[in-house]
Amino acid sequence: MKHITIKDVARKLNVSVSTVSRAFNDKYDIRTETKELILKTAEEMGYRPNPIARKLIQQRSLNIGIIVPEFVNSFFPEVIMGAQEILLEKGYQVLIMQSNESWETEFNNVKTMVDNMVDGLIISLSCENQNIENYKKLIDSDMPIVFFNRVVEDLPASKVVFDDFKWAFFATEHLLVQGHRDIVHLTGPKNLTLSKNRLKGFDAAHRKYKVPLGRKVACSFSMEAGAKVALEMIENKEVPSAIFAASDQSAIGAMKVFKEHGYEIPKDIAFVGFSESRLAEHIVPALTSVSQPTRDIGQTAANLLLEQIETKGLFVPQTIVLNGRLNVRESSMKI
Amino acid sequence: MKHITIKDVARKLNVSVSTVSRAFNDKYDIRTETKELILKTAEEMGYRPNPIARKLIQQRSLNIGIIVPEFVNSFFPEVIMGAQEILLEKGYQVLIMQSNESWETEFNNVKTMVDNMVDGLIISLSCENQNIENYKKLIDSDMPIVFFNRVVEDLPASKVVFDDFKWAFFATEHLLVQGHRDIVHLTGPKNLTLSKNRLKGFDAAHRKYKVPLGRKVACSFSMEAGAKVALEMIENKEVPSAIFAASDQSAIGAMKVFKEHGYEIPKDIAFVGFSESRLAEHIVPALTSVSQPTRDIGQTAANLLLEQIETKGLFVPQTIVLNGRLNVRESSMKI
DNA sequence: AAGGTTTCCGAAAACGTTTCCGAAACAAAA
DNA sequence: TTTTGTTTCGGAAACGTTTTCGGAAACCTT
Repeated sequence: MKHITIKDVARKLNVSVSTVSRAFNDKYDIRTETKELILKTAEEMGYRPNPIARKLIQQRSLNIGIIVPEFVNSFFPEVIMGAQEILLEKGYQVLIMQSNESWETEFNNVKTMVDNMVDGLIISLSCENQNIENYKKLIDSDMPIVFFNRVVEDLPASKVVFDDFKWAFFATEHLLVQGHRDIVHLTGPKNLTLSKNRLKGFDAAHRKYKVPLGRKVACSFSMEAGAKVALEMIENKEVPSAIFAASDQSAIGAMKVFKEHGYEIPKDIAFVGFSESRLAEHIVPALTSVSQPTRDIGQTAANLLLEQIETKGLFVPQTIVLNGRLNVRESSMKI
Repeated sequence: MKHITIKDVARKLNVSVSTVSRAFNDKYDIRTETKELILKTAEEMGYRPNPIARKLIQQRSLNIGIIVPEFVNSFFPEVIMGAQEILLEKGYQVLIMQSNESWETEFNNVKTMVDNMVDGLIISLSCENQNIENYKKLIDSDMPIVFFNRVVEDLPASKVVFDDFKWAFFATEHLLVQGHRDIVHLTGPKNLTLSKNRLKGFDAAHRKYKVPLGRKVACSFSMEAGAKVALEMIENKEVPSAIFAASDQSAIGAMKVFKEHGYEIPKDIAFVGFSESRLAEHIVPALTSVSQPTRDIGQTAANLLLEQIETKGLFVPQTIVLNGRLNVRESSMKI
């Protein structure tokens, strides 16, 4: 079965190709009757303009690409949905790719997107410091990009981020106020800015309350990592009075191990997570966590991108910092 | 900044456009030295073939589209990752879209994908009976498609599904064996085949054990729906001895309400869910659930699709049924 | 009736490739 | 030497659009 092209329509109606094109593009220089006639018979024939050809000549696609490092956790999907909401509204289609936390596939993803001539990109980096040269080139070549969540400072692009410092501060403060003086921080991947900021917030809270800085333990964003760290603590008999984890996943993994070893939460050890996962309010005890405005992140990223696309060129990158909330639950409540 | 085209490369080397093209396409009729020379200087100039133009002429893209109804739950993301694994391997890029459970956006997604000339589609339907005419047309026009998870019978395409009947049967049987005689089934959306099959399995187990068929309550795949149903049961004083839910979400939502009303699980009421969510093993009590081989689903779907693409035309649609597992946990344990 | 505008449309170039066809150039065979 | 074959390459058409340019017709204006 062959595709029906603009030529078929033109031939059928004995008009020129350009006239048909005009009908489909709302050009001013066409009589309304002929336009309607063309539209009608085109519809009947089942003709739809081929966007590939259109892209080739127009150099735009009405497609937006979103690249995320993973999406088995609900965080990124929720962000994507937020972005999609407003992009669909504006007539854009949203293409999603996931990099599996590998900067190499991330790079390939970007290539595919660019090759497909997306009009803009929304990206959350998988790792830092790997692709930034490529991104710099891309930005130089005027590709509209906005980064979110996982960003790197020295990239001249719009960013929408979360105030990790502030909320890590609040989360730690919450534990300090409850009387905890021996808090361990499970950090995130070292190379992520967001990890650094959460760590800084953790320290800052200690300083404010004139408490000696708490210990930090390296730990990635997974339950397994949290569990492993917890086990080590128990074996080394270095169990703190509270744990502030840089992610809900690691917090939950650790909680599980402590529970299995007979520790009572929050009596024996208190927990605070970060970046509210779906699990947080359903596990027992419910996990105190900092929740990020996922949907909002997606929406502002999308709006920023659209703005940039429309003003093309004369656009100065903005960084938008969004606010969160500390959901206090049982896992950190004083008894 | 303008794109570097094949012409630029050709001009620079004083060769023709076709020669450059040949160099990039491993054609036989080109001398190896010139080929290497071209490849080298093209690399230096930063030239990469424009896939849009290539698609236009070749009518293929090396892109595969995957469309899912949602991805805030881990199920679909995991399937996608399975598919992506094997597709990337074969040199395909994977474009993902999500329909938000709306058949209309699903339809638009399909259009976008087709317009972008994907070489094949992997789809999980959002609702049945809405788009099937469109899909029939698409299949007629030789677009390779494989459906998974949410499928509709009378579509002549490959499918990879889960044996919902069998595992609903086992899940119910598990409850019956534990002595429960008053089991309520929270069904999924009525129009989905998988809901129907799970319901049939539920009934079949009853019949095998010569127990009067249990009650069914309509309930969609969300925690809220489960909670609402649970509340009604409590208010109407129609609390059964066990609940078999068609999804973990509804099970968990219901569990929460029952716990809040002082019911002890599994003593007062037992629970079994379906389609193992990440929550299942982390809530308290841990939820017994049927787990699906998500990664495997994605992989077989991808393989089926590739096979279909390669054998083009002379391909007979297959339906592959995958196996699962019943993870028995506290929520359904006899005391 | 002449001139000037406006409205509508067709021809053709362009976007960046691939591919078909044929032509050099050269070697091998007669 | 001529013929045949092989290798390597260039020219040009094609993919399906959009867009520029120009021209014909129709409509006004004096």
